[in-house]
Amino acid sequence: MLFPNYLYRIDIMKGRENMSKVRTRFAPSPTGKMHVGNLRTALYAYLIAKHEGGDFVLRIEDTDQERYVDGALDIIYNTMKGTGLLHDEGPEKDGGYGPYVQSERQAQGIYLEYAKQLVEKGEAYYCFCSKDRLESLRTTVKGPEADGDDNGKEIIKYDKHCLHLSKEEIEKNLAEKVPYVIRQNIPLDGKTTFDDVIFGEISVDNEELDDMILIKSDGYPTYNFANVVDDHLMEISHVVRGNEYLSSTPKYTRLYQAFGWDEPVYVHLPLITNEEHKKLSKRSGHSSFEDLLDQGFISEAIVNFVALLGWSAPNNKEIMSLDELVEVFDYRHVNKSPAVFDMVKLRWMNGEYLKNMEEEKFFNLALPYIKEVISKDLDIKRIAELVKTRIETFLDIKDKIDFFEELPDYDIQMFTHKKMKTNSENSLLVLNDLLPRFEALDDYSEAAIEETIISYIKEKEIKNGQGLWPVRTAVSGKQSTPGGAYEIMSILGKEESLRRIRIAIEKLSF
RNA sequence: GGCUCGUUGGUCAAGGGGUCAAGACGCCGCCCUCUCACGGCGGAAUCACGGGUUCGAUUCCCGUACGAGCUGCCA
Repeated sequence: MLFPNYLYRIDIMKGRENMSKVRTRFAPSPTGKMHVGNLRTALYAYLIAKHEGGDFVLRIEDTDQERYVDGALDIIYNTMKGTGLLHDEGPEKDGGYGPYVQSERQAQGIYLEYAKQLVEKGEAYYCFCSKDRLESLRTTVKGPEADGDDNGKEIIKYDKHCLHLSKEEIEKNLAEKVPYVIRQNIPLDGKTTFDDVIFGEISVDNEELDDMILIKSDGYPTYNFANVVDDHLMEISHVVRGNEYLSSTPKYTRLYQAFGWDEPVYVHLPLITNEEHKKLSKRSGHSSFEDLLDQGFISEAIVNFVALLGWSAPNNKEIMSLDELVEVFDYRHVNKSPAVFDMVKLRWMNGEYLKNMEEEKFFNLALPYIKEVISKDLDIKRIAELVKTRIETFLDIKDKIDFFEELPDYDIQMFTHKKMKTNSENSLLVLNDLLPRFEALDDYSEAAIEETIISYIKEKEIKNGQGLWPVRTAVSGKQSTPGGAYEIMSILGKEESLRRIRIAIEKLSF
């Protein structure tokens, strides 16, 4: 060999990158919710394509009939739409590379045809081994003495038994319709090497590689095989996927070599973990895009946050729209190490989005959450304004505004505040003084209420806090509130404000 | 067990032989202020460990530890 294999391949890839259009794909399985790891994969695939003016393809990998979940397709489409990751080609958007659903491709016999090609080349073979025989191959590997998940792990290493079947035996079995699979034939010696943009060159002894199944006994291809065939047929230039595929990539490489096809550029993304540095699970509560929406996050913030898991912008900017991301994203600077999904920072980021959101939009989004708490006829718009800079997710709204609906049962200790230099006795005086003025007041606008209280404060020569703290506490029954005394009273209106102040006076007078 | 990958503050991260080792979240303090927020200012906190290579390693190499992924007729 004149050149090391990998040098030759890099050459080919460079040529590809320059000469043909960048095409990436997102290839989810319709098995349920949109995991945030998958979302990031989709995002990065989208960004890579769009940054280069290329195409982003959606392909549905439904080759596992048992795991298919009804409605999962809708989740995929809705997520793509909701996040703005719009595909150029997909099941409902033919770009000349269809069909884009693997079960439909399977029905056309595409995978079997290519598998048979490999069989003819001796790169794959029919396997008629029964489940029982496979079971007999199962061995238990010993873990360390200390307890670990590894302890007593069972693995099956296929022994290439069917590779040695004679032509007659194979014909006979096929004729008798003995169930079969088609396996990849991987040599027992040598090494397989591939390049990953992020992880660099990775090399594995062929002996470590299993003769993986290409076509299952139900006639469907396995993910691995369908993936390679489709990526090639759809002219995908950059394969973007999670780190968990890194160790099976050598098998893909062998497949490409067996076919004599050029390999795509591999971009393996680092894992996203939970706070315990473990793979995100359904129990983490933030494992899927849908869960996050349910938790009051908005999709722009989720997308923005997820983009920053494993990558950061050269100018250090953090809050970025999808368009800005497209502009500056560079997959060559993606991190190798796994990233913890930090809910706290997501909350912050979501809060930033809410604070900077246009009033009208915020109002519309917040409305259902406000209505959930407020049934009275209050100025909802004003409440929304007050709450806007004080929440991180929509779910925070409830606790902030529930006092508008109903005065909580509070302790008179609340009237004591040393920084405000006030206590229950002072408060009682203030409220007693102010009550008749509020009773006389008919205009409950914020300005009028302010005028009433401030003129009283000036008159008595007390500090602002000494006059305002008792009022705010009386009308809210809370330590902290969105907005101050004026805003709250104005929203509550005359009748309810007076009622609450009288209750406070009563409490304070025993 | 084997193979592969990873390791910069609590978290996300920049940097990549000579830096006071950016920035952000969170935390703490101060300012603003009728509360809480918002906003402004400041602070504490990091190169996993051990060996090399080098005049000099956070940066390069090798080990160790720890973590993760794979080891399915799942993807």
